[in-house]
Formats: sequence, C-alpha cells, structure tokens
Amino acid sequence: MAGLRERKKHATRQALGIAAMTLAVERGLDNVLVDDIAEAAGVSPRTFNNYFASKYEAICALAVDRSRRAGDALRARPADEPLWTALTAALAAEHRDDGPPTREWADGVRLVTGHPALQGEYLKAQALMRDALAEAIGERVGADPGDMFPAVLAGAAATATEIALDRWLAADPPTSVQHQVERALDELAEVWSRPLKETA
Amino acid sequence: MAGLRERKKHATRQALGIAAMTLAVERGLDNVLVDDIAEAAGVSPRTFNNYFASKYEAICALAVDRSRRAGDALRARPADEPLWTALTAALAAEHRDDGPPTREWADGVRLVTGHPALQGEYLKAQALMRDALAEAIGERVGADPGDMFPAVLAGAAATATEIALDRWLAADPPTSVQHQVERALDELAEVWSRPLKETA
DNA sequence: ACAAAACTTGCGTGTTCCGCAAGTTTTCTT
DNA sequence: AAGAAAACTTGCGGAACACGCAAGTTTTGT
Repeated sequence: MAGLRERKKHATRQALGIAAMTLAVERGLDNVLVDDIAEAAGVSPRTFNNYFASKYEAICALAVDRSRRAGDALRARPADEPLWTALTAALAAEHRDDGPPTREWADGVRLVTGHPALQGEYLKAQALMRDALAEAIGERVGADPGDMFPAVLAGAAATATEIALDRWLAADPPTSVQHQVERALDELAEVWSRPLKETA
Repeated sequence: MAGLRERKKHATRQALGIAAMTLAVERGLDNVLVDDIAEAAGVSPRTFNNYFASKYEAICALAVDRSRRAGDALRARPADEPLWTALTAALAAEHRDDGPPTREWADGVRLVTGHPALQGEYLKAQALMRDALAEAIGERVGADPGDMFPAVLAGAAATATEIALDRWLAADPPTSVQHQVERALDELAEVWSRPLKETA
C-alpha cells in the first residue's frame, strides 16, 4: 500500500500541479503567484518550492507525470504482441479521456503547449516521454546498447503524438484525443514505410 | 549590407552569448551573475535583459543560432540533389569545426547538454532545429500540408544528431563532430529501413 | 515507546526580470 | 543635408522568485 508518507507526498504534488494549472487557465499565467498556488493547494509557499523549482514546472507537472507513465504503459502490454501494436495500444490508452471534463482539459493543453514561457517545461515533459518510451522499446525488442532504433522510434512516436494533440485542439467538431493519436500513428507507419534514400 | 543597426544588434547578442557560455564554463553556472555577463560583453545589465529573458537563455544562444541556420543549410543544397544526400550534407556542414578550439567547445557542449538548469533552454534549441528542418524538408519535397513526413524525418534527424553529439563527447580518442554526425545519419537510414509492423 | 529520518514551515537574503521614462543612436523622409 | 521618427540603451525601482537554514512536526522503523 505504499506507505502513508509517500501517498501524502504524491497527493501534495498532484494538488499543487492541478491548482497551478487551474489557476493559470482561469486567470492567465501572469496573474498567478506562487503564493496563490500554495494557498489553493493548502500548503505554505515555502513548501511549494520543495516540490517545484518554479511555477512553470508546477503547471507542467501533469504532463510530466503522464510522460513518466508512458514507458510503463508499453511494458504493460502482453509480451507476445508485436511492437507496433503494443506501442499504439499503450499510447492510445495513455490518452484515454478519464480525467477532468474535456473542455477544461483542452484549455489546459492549449496553455501548456502554446504559452512561450511554458515551452521549456513542456519540452522537458516531451523529452521525458521520448526517453521513457525509448527505454521500454529497447527492452521489448532486446536492442543492443548502441542501436538507435529505440530512440528514433520513440522520437517519431512522440512527434506523431504531438501532431495528434495539435489536431485535437483544432478539431471542429471535436473528436477524442485517443482517436487522433491512433490516426496519427497510422500515418506514422505509412510515413516510415517510405524509402528514405529514394525520396527526391 | 544589412544596416548598421542590425549588425550592431547581432554583434551584441553574440557577444553576450559567448560571454555567458565562457564564464559559465570557467566558473561554473552558479557562479555567474547576469551582471558579470553584461560587464564581460560591455553593456549594461539592463540591456542584457533586452536581449535575453534569462542567463540560461543567453548561454544557449549559440545553440539556438545554429538551429536557426539548419533550415537554410538544407535549402542551400542544390535542388537536384536527392533529399537524403542534401540532408546529410547540410547537417554535416553545420557541424564543421571552425569555431573555437575544439576542447573548449566540448566543455561548452557538455555544460549545455548536461546541466539540469539548462535543459529547458537546450530543448528549445533542439525544437527549433526540428521545426526549421521540417519546414525546409517540406519545401524541398513539396509535401502537402497535412503530411507528417517532414516533421517525422526532421525529428529523426535531430535525434540522430543528438546521439552523434553524445558519442562525440564520449569518444576516446577524440573524433570530429562532423564524422559522428555522418555516421549517425548512416545508421538512421538503416534504422528507417526496418519494417515497422514486422518488428516483434 | 523511543529514536531516527523525512517533511513542513517561517525567516532572511541574494538574484532576477521587467515596466517605465529619459537620453542616445540609427534610419527614414523630403 | 537636416530634421523628424523609430529603435535601442541605460538607470531606477519594485514585485516576485528561489533557496539555504534551523526549528518544529509527522511518519517510520525497531
């Protein structure tokens, strides 16, 4: 059951992350102070900085957590499944809508992916996802150390996911993220099949 | 000849970037103040912040500039050259050693790619490179708007370049960056040729 | 039940980042 | 060539931030 201490820590981190994101969406990024976030999460301002080095980091915490799960999601797929199937399923599962109402979530994503001041933090989350995926892919296919296949595939999948997110934000009428992710990965498979050296 | 104003601005920006990077390598990132950088570059502290929003941004300015050039480097290749040849040549050219002595440069790269506080800024530079390359690739192959080929290939090339840089930093005996980039891109071509859906 | 380890909190401080307004330099117009 | 317009630099001022430290509190392990 993972110890009280750890559960509390996790809860605080999450509370801070959600508070940060919510406030930023509601009032605009520049009208949110660290103190506000701390207060909304019910901890002291000083404690905020024990969890996050900046408010931007806090706002992107959810994205980071998702990235962290990506590797495990892939590992959770049955071992006899082909890599591509497993990868698609893992990424789709990770983008299932279960959290907050999609509308607010979309605003959050728009903020995080769109605001210049958050770009750095968001890119960290992306990079983490690439790394997590690459490691899991490497394990699954038993790639040897120097092989860049895992990193390249993970990067491509991350790119596709990013494009899927963009399309989802722009989609009218709205669609599910999951659907966009699946579609984008389909396209990725097609793209990958094009002979590189024969392209004019 | 591009106007005096613009030349001056460019010079200041470059001076600040170099000063920032040099000082950070010499003394360690935490022992460099914005004031130090400004003084070393011969401008007022306030002016520093007209050019960069943070000292981290200044330190990564060189990387950003390089990224910016990547797209043009590809565009500069003859139009009748196959894409892959042009891409390899462009990236190799962009990593020719011409700047400062390789040893100091390596320390700089190590700092920028290694220090946690700089990760965000460095990732911005990488992202810029992907975007720049993607755009140039798109133009070259005449991809239509929705096609994710340019983005995916640019991402893969960026990944390979990154790996090349890592290997270069670790190489003993030392090799040229250019060589590592060419080798990594060769490997990328091989990786890309693997059938995605048939991978176990 | 007791000690060790981990976490929270308030305080204090050095640094940062940016708005503002005045002064200077470059560019544009005629 | 001269004067107006636009762009850049600089100092001042202040709000916010990030973090070390030490004292108090909570959880954990024995």
